[in-house]
Amino acid sequence: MFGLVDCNNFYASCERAFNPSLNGKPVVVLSNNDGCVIARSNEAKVIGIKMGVPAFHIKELVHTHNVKVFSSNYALYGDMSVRVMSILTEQVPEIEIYSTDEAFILLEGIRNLTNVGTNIVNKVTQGTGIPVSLGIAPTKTLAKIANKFAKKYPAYDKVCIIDTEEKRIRALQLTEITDVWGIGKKQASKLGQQGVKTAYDFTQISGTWVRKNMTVVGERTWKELKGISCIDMEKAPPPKKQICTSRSFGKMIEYFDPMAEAVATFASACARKLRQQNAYAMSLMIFIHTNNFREDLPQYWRNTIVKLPIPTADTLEIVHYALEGLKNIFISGFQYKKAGVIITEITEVAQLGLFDTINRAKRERLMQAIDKINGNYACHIKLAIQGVVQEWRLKQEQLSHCYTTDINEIITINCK
DNA sequence: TCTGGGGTCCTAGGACCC
DNA sequence: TCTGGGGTCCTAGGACCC
Repeated sequence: MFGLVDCNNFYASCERAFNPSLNGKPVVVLSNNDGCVIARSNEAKVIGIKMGVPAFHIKELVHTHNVKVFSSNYALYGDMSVRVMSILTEQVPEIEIYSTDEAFILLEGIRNLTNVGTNIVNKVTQGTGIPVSLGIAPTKTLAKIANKFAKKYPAYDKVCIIDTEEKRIRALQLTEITDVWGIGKKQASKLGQQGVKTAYDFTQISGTWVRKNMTVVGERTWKELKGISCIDMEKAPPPKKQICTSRSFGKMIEYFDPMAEAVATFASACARKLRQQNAYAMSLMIFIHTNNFREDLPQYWRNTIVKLPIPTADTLEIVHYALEGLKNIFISGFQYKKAGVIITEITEVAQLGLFDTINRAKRERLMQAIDKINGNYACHIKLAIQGVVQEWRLKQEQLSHCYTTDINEIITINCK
């Protein structure tokens, strides 16, 4: 059996874990640049704040209901995620970390699934302060559905198990097709034309139709819903095939210098991510564009690919080539809103060059030292070109403390 | 005034090869 | 009048996920 552990309202719960005065109050977390809503506590859902709405649309709701609003604090959420996952790892023989706030677990040969499941859920909440729900079923797709039931209905007490045909069919009948893992907007509307409204309806249409109209991907979902497991556990996360760092700016950029700061910063972040998976970049893509929401302003979209002579994970080199690329596409006279760097070709082996002039052993030691000082999130050490003021930086007006990753921001307790 | 970011997988179609 | 067939590789774009 597969289990799916999902943290409830993860980002909002992280904010609460270190700030209990938020309990019982509506809490929302905003995307980068305080743009739109990406997490909501149950109280915030009840008063009608929808996922993904721009922050400025909910101003009134925030005011009338005294909603607590936070900028996203990825250092905090990332670290809390590590804590949740490490507790899970201790509990089960096999775990697949599916996203920051979700993990599949393997539950084989267990007699009392309810007890074991409840125990897992309680351990995580006790150890981290994050409430979680667990869905258990014979396939991953069904486990996802079971998890939704565990969340939605308090009677399940955080653990829902689909272990009989009756329960499977009942669950599918109560699940709208749009709520099925793997069925997005497009497929849902295609299925709607076939009269499919629920997950159960979907399992009743012919396999050949599904294969023909929804490719192997749709067919896999169709089988999984029927109880035939097609998606296995992935023990180790496969190495990334692409690494990307991009941001919208807090303030539009007009000139080359601040754009160079931003691109250097993104390239440097990519290099750090590369080294974390012991890989090397073979080529980079650099892109810049204006704000496409501003129809009143002239628009410009451009990207360029730079091939690297020798595969590298060296920040200095990657930044150098990223800036070369930027020079090729940057034109003044536009208000730029966003830029990014994508490592498009990644290799695990560094093929050295015959005419290489860089002392790579030395540079590797330098990178190791920088990574050690900076850790996973901080930027204590950076290149001068990344800038000091960084006026293009994210807007983060409601940022909470990095309670778990910054010694200056740990929680303090007054004992009077 | 203000609309996120980082990924994966699959398919179709073109280029190219013998 | 007559104009092959089979294969691989790459890329762009679509769809999906959290």
